Amino acid sequence: MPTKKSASARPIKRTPRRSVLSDEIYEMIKRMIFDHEIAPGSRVNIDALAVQLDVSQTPVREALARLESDGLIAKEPLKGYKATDLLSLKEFNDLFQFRLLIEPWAAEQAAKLVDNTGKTALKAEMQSAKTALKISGDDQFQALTEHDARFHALIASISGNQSVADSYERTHCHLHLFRLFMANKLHLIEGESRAKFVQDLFDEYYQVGSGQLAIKEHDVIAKAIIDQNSKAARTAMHAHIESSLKRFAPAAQAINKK
Amino acid sequence: MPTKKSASARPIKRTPRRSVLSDEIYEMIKRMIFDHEIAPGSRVNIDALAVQLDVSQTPVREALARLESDGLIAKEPLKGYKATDLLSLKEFNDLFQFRLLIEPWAAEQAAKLVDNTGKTALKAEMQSAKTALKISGDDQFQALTEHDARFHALIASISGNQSVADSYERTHCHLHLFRLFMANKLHLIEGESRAKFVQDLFDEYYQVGSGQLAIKEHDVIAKAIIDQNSKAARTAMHAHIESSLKRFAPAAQAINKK
DNA sequence: CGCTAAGTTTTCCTATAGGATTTTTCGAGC
DNA sequence: GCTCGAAAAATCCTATAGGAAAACTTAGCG
Repeated sequence: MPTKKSASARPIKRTPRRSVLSDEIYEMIKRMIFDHEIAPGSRVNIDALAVQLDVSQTPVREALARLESDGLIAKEPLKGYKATDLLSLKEFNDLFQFRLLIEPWAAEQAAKLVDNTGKTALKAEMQSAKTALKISGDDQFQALTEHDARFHALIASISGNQSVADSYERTHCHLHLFRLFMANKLHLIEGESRAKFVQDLFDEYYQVGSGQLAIKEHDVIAKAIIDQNSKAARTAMHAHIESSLKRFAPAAQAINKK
Repeated sequence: MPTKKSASARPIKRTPRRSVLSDEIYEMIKRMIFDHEIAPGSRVNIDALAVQLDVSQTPVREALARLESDGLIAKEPLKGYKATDLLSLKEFNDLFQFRLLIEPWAAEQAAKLVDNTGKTALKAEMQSAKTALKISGDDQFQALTEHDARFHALIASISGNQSVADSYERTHCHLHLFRLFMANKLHLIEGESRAKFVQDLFDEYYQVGSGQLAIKEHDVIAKAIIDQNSKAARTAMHAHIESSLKRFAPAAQAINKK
């Protein structure tokens, strides 16, 4: 029988549940990692999390189990869960090397196999990127990051190879990049210098100021796929990933030397 | 109020728990999928599974959540879990194509980076393969399959790239192959013809009778890595995966046309 | 014969208690 | 003052029962 105490201690939110609760919790916790509400390396208390999210332990445990499979959280038996650390410079290099193995191939295949639906989707995605460039501030940060994630996932999907698409999805590389940026953002102290530093990193990565380099590279890839020029698509994707790694290197070094 | 029924229905085993229960349950359920105790496509009832394994629902739920991340089980919201179907011919081709993208590279890197520890491990693994060839019957089946899995994982690990090693591990390709063989085994009717058919498939794959082809290919790869001949390692791995796909094709077709 | 509606079953989620293990604290001895 | 060991506290892990919501089944009516 439920005690009065617990009922009153919990904020009475009781939402008209949209879908499966454990999935929502999974997304919520992922977002908390994303936003550094759960800091890299910090312990994750199941009880506290359950209370904070206003659910019982069961969905929290399920979510954590999945996040562990994703490599975003590590479980130490009988000690609890903890958020994984930020990727080290080596791990970032490994990750991008991995992407170099599969994404150029995926772009090539996409160019060979793309149909009208795929072409439409690609065009729409590039349109959303151009819209994102018009926004400013944190919203743009968010919008561009999400476009980036969708763009690469879309190409993996058009490639027609489910194994490739899945394995790309599971790298969570955009989550890692985002966490890195957020870390740089949060670990610096208040004031304008902080904001400026992050803005610089962000610009460095997306080159918003100097010609929207990343988006232009996306454009080249998208055009090659739409033209069904598979060789060009492969080359462009390869160049994009290498250029991408080079752009974010300063951010990775900044956090690694901390 | 607890019913007498559930208490008496459960065998009182209460083992002196070795490690974390949910991990054990995860492995157990994986094994049940492996062995077709949970047939491909069939529904998985959490309650029933908990009773059968003599644990409560909590660890079962965690295990299922992880298995879903692994792609071995699918969750249909508000309907329950079900084991995923066997891989179709296309999915197998996709999977092997994916392996072709990463494993030859991994072998090449392994040859470049291997140290004495790695060389020793490789030699030991090849020794275990030779031992396995001397066994006979179902045990050999088991032993060779496990050697195969360990061998490829070992090379991915020696490559030094964690992203690559992880993504290979998550393909669970040996589990898929094993399930395929088991399916062929179980879906045929009783008697000698069944056993013979499976044995043929098995021989076809590992070529035990005609010169242990798969193991010989492993040998070539292992030697190239130990010699630090990266080009040869890459080539040998590529050839091995293609040859592997070709060998198992009859089995995949047998089950797909069923 | 088709459609609506109530009842049944299934599944998800909650709540809480207690056993097991690790960490922390505190005191004794060197 | 420092190290080592035992008791205490915190935390994790497991067990179990039952309530709520959705899906499925079946029966009745048009």
